[in-house]
Amino acid sequence: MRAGPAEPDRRQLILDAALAIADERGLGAVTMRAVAARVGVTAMALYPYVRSKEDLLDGLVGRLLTELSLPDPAKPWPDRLREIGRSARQTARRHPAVMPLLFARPAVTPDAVRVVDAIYLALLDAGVPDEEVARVERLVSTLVLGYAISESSGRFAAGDPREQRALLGGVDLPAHRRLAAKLEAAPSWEAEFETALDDLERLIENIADPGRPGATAADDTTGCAARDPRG
Amino acid sequence: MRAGPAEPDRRQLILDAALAIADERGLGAVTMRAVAARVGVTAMALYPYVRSKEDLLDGLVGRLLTELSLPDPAKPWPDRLREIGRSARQTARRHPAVMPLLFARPAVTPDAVRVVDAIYLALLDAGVPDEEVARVERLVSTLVLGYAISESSGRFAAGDPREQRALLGGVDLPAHRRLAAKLEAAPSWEAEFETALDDLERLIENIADPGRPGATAADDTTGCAARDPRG
DNA sequence: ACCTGAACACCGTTCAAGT
DNA sequence: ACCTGAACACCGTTCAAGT
Repeated sequence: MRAGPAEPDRRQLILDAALAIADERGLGAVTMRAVAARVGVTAMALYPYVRSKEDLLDGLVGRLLTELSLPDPAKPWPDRLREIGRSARQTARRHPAVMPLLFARPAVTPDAVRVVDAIYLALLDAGVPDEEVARVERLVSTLVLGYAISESSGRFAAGDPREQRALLGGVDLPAHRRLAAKLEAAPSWEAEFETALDDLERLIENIADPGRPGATAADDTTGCAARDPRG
Repeated sequence: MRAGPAEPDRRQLILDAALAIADERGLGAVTMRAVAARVGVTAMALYPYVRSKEDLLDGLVGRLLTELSLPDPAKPWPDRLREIGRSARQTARRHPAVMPLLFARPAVTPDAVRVVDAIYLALLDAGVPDEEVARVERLVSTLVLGYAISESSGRFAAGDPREQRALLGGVDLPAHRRLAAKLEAAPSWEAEFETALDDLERLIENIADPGRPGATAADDTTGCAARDPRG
């Protein structure tokens, strides 16, 4: 429906090829010529189905979004949010090269708003006030996507210890020094992701039902806001 | 020190030029030839100072990280965290094209660990247990960076309303329907960022001092306990 | 010691031509 | 209606040659 005469399936076929190349050899290898070759055709034969390379990449983002499985709305809201989060993480692990693109384009395509709506629903059921739902959705999706992308594209990766020591020769890092022992342990990203989901859930409960453990500065009637260290 | 004979300043000069081009015309315009032209030299004259284009982009990331101003460690930890967050957001607004690169490379360069250490320090002062500091730092940096990048590279941007309606013709979006009125308002990203920092602060307090359900006003009459490390 | 110019193997995209 | 082949204006990078 997006473009192309005759078969609209042809676009999907092209996107399949592009995704496979991205998974196997990285985003840099996704070339009009390479995709075309994989489909068994010349580069220019793609253009009826794909307006430009940018459009091809947008299509790839769409593919990732449709891969995201949405939870049954009958389930409790915390389960639904966790399912969406886990699904995003798995998608990131399957397609680490493409995932970062999700972070750069407006989340306004049908495939994207479908996910946003599912999160809105969960937040409404959690009791988040109507006027806060949109911002909390941005908080949730930013954290979940950010975590999934960071993990799968290597931001969390530790440097080679030897190289690391050489690199940081003269730098003074008091907290690193103090935490040295703890920083050696290689964490389980899966467990850490689950813990982040726990934190997120608690945060949402707090927004839905404020005036509980630790209130915001905004509704802090005691007048001892955190930023004001009474002398 | 990284490379290049004679003057090491020459590398900085090259990175200045590259950053200026990225700011003015986007990352796609950052070309060895374009950077060289701006420096007043041929493309191949860059190679003694910049191992490859990848190295050039790494250098750009380094520039962004050194632009991040680190807070005075004597200040209260919530202030320090907020300052780092705001500084990251401002950097993102100055250099939206380069910012996404921060999310794709391991945070192990000297420029990066310098920031990580500042966050570690703040978290330690907040009372986060030693074995949790690293994961909470990943939580904080992911959310702050994710927010800054999402805002500045347009992920949060709303679609053109007319086009939007056409695009979403047949899709059923129950939550969007219910929230229609609230979703029209264009939010202030600055205010939303500050609110996210509030949420983050509360989350950290909760991690530092957990297991106190309904203990708000009960055993903490000042409401300030978690925020006051001297307590 | 530093820079240039030509060259190589690529890009995305246009356009006329084929069937 | 769909695809091809040649061509254009670019890329990053290598290498011999200049001064």
